[in-house]
Amino acid sequence: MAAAFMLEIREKLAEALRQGIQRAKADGVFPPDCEETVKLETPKDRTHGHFATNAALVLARWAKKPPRQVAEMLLSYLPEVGFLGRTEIAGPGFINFYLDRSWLGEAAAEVLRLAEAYGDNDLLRGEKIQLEFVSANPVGPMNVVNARAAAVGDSLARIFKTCGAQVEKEYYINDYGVQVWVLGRSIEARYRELLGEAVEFPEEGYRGDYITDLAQEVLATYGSELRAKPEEERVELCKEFGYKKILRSQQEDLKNYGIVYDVWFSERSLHQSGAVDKVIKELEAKGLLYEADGAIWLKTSLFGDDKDRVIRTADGRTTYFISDIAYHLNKYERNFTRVIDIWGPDHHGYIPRMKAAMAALGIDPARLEVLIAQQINLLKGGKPFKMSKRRGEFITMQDLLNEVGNDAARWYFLMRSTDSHLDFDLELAKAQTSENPVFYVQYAHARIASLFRQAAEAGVAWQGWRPEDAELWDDDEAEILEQVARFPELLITAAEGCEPHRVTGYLLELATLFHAYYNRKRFLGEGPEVSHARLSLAAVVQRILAKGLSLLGISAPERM
RNA sequence: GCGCCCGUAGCUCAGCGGAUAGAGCACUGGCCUCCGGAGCCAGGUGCACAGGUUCGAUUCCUGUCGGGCGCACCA
Repeated sequence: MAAAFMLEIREKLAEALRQGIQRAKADGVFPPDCEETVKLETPKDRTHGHFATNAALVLARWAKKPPRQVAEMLLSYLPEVGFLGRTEIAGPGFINFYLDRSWLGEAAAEVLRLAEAYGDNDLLRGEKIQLEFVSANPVGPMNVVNARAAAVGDSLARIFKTCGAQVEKEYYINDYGVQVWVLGRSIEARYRELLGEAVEFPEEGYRGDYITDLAQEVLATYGSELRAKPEEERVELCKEFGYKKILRSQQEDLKNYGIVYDVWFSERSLHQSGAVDKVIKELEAKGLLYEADGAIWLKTSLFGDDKDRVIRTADGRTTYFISDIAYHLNKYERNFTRVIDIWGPDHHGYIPRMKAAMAALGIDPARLEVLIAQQINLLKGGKPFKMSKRRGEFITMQDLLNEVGNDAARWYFLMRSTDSHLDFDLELAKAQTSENPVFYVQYAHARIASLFRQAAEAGVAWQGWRPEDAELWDDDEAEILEQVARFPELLITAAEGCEPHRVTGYLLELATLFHAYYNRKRFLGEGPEVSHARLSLAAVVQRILAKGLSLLGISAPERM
């Protein structure tokens, strides 16, 4: 695994800093017991160096001297570090470190050598992470929040993998319980309507047109003879037929969206395998169950939940909650080192309950990580896009994807932090102009591809990296390379915080830098050497754009 | 009432305890004999309020106010 060049330098510098402090301590500059956290960071502002440390600020109180004076002393104890050029003391006492020019060529060469592997790292090496997301009930079309969760889950999986983790994406199929039963009843009612009966539609039933479509299919498949069977049997058949059909359509939609799951896990299988009974017995044995009002309750309130929760209803049905407990227990039995669930906003109140259940089973609740994919406001041209109030009709995931396309949808879902509400403007997402960030970034990639086509036609074909390319670079190139070299660190930050939106923000910045550069410097017409040097830079940027976009599940087009 | 999320520029949002708080959109004015103008450049008296921790707080803690969501023997 290639550790990124910039990260290596950073590590060496951090080590030098530690050594410097140790030496200073040995000389009595700082008392031996001082243990402040010294940070080495990448400044936001490039005029603050390639790296900066707050060491002098932190150590000032121990040395009982002004920070800037401490900084000077610290510098005198600092060992030499490769690629490091000048240092400066700035602001209240920051020490800024600047790399000498030779780092540019090294950094560019590394990107071109590693290509798609650039940025890969070992942060999560050895981790086996399960990501469960979307898991929509198979009772109707998926919605826009499902689409958001899908984008986030898929992108996180990609980011985790690039950080060395083993990742499994899983979809939990709620093919058991009341919801699918209601689906069966709804279809059954429509079925009888189709046969000309005056039917009283179930009050809690699903009223979308797709139910009638499914009833049509039931009629076409099983004919009117089904009417003669007992009601229970009819509902059962409609349920099985309906949920399977809907599940298949959900699977198809997700596949078209580019989301590929490793595991489709059936809730029903937990009942069939006895896993649910087993966990009930386990909780019983721990004395955490009791009966009240005819139902069986789990004492989740002992573990931080507001109140106890029912796991078996008075009429003898097990609840979704107990299935979910068995499901999560199963996850931990599969030896994942981390289990991450992405839930919709309507489930956020469910977190304490689930964590309490984990604690009840002796599993550290901190090991259950839950991300909330927050709700979405659909807009059109800046105005609220009202979903149809007509019964059962709403904007589905597929409607949205048909409208704006996969790339734009993913970008918009990933450009904000997952747990913040999102305004999604359908018109803006579709716009093929610079107002639309996803096109702006993709355009940067396509523009570079176009440059190489132009260069080939002009007979100045790029021949891959040449060390002498860097000699023709100045600060314009350096600025871009600084952004490029920050990429590996960015991926680590994104992975640590489960924050794909950092990648979108980064790509937007990189694309902006490149477009500005493109306007300032000409790639062709200033001689073959200059062309080659600038094309090398373009190639570097293109690799990063492609890699970044791939981590978001967005295409990097050669032409647009 | 309890719990979770959120109050940052006109709007939508970034911002890992640090140095002059950023981006996109919108608005105004420039830039095409030129590699894709699907672009670039210039223009900004903004961290809800009050305490606390810290050398340093938009960031962490507490409280107040304001907004969203959730609190089923549904999932």
